[in-house]
Amino acid sequence: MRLSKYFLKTYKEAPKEAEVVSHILMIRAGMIQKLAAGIYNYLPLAQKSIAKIEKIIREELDKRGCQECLMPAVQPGELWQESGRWGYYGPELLRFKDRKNAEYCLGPTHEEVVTDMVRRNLKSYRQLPWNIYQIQTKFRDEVRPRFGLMRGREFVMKDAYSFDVDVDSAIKSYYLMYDAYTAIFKRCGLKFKAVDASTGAIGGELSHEFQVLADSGEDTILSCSKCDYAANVEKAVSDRVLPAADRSCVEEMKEVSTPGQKTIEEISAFLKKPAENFIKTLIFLVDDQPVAVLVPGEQDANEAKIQGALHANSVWPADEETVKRVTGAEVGFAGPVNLKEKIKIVADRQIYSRVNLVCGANKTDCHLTGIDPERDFKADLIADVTFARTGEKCPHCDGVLEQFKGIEVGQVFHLGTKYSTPMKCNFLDKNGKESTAVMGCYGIGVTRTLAAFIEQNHDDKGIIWSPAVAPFEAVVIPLQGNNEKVSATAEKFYSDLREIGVDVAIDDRDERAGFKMNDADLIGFPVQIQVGARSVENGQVEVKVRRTGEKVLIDIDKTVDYVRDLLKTL
RNA sequence: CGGAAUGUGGCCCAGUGGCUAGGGCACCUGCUUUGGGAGCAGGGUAUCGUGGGUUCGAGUCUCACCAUUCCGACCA
Repeated sequence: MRLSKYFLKTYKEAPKEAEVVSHILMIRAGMIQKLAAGIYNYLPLAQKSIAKIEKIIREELDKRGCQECLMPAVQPGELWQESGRWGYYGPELLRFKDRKNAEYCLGPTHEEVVTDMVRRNLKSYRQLPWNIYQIQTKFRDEVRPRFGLMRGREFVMKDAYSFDVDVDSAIKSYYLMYDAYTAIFKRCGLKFKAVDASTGAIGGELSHEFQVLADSGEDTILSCSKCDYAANVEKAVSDRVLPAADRSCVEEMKEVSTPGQKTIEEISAFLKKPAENFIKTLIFLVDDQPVAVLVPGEQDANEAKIQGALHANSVWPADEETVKRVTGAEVGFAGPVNLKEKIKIVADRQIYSRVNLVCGANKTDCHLTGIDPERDFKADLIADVTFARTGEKCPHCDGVLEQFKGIEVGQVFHLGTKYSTPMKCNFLDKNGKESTAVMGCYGIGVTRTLAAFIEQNHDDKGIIWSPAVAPFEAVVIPLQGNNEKVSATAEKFYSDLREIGVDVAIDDRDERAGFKMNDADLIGFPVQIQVGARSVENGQVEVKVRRTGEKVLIDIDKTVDYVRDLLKTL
């Protein structure tokens, strides 16, 4: 490609709204332009990179027997009603009506559509397993789009769905995809970790996230210092030693007046007891039913674990009205004893290692002291519903947990029959009996992967692409455009390199040398062939490696071979 | 959804209630230049976010709305 005719404009300054480095550099390098909040034009330079990532994805998936299709972005609401998600997916699902007043949505994901598509074609166990995928634009009306392509509302996603005859076979499909993802991100040149994850709104039982390690990441990962255990902080468990409570001096339960003391901090200061002596009682709406969750005063409730422990679809903090209704008191005085309404109580197991605790009395301005969790109330469920913390012991070995920030670029889920049961995605098994398909679903944020790559590969001059995902593998830069020998040499490289299949650009713009070199570094061409008057006189040109900044003088007649071999090593 | 800030050529920013709204970058023309974002000369480019209000007069004060961004809450 000739840069003089390319749809490209670079900038010295980025708009002030751009905060993270991938966003700033993609705008400065002329890769993206914002059209609306969280919605971007992908300019030719970005689209070239996206196409390369997609090609890697297609190769690795096709190799493993996955089949590409393309489903509509506009989906009928009735499919979502059938799966049950129309009701609780929330405002992130962009809904609208057509001219006949029928309900539709823009697909944020395609479980409903693919399950419907498969059930129309699936008859016999002999047809399975199937793995269907597509690469397509998704829309999620995010509350707060930010960071450019990292959290857009419209984005490109590869989503795949597996259908198997039973759980064993589905787990095999799951790990096949896990391997595919590992291969894909490795080929893209990313430093990443596969971590245990919770399943969230997609639902299901077994899940891993593929996290690109970067300080700007929005996710927190805990991983073992010794073994390969790694998990999203929502999911991570630690091997906590839970000693039996010291019952040598058990107090009586007593009501104390605590006017206006609502938060653990306030009451802790007021009663002069550390936060560890408190039971934090939080009211959640779990599938719209109020549930009291008890955690140690110094820790936070983990909504993902609550969702898992109760096999729930949704977990939300309860609104003030609900809290007042079920506790009979102002917010801040909830406790497990004498709840006004009989609701389910979920207790974190750590509180059973403690006695003489303090909790709300379900009476405004009153708390109870001397609480013995075994004596004074009965929990409906005892579970791990808090967060594992840095420094705690790994659940698999004697290492300790360390914390990292990550960007989630992919996730794999084992779904079971969460969608196939309500949507009746059935087939006849080998005994002629009707059986339900066991599903998995697998996503890769393609545009986010691009942003994540830049987060991980840049310096103060610009982007540092690897050839595998670079818009162009190399650029030829005639340093003096008005020098005939220089431009003739540059043009020869340009055509010779294309001849042997190198994806190369030539910067034939009427610009000064410094301008072109700065642009080359900003855009991040992995290999830059600088053709200058001085070296050409000596029968040589300079070949620069973007990542190292290293420049080597090469004889003109050896340059094409040198570049071809060099690209293989980058 | 709560808190805060910002909206002035394509981008970054000036602009005291008062004349024809400025500068830098970018863009166009010409000359000169050409090894790390050149110089000179000339030129084009703004419903000052939108709508009301105050005023003899509003980019500037005021109200509402819209948009964007940040922090929080939330979220594959």
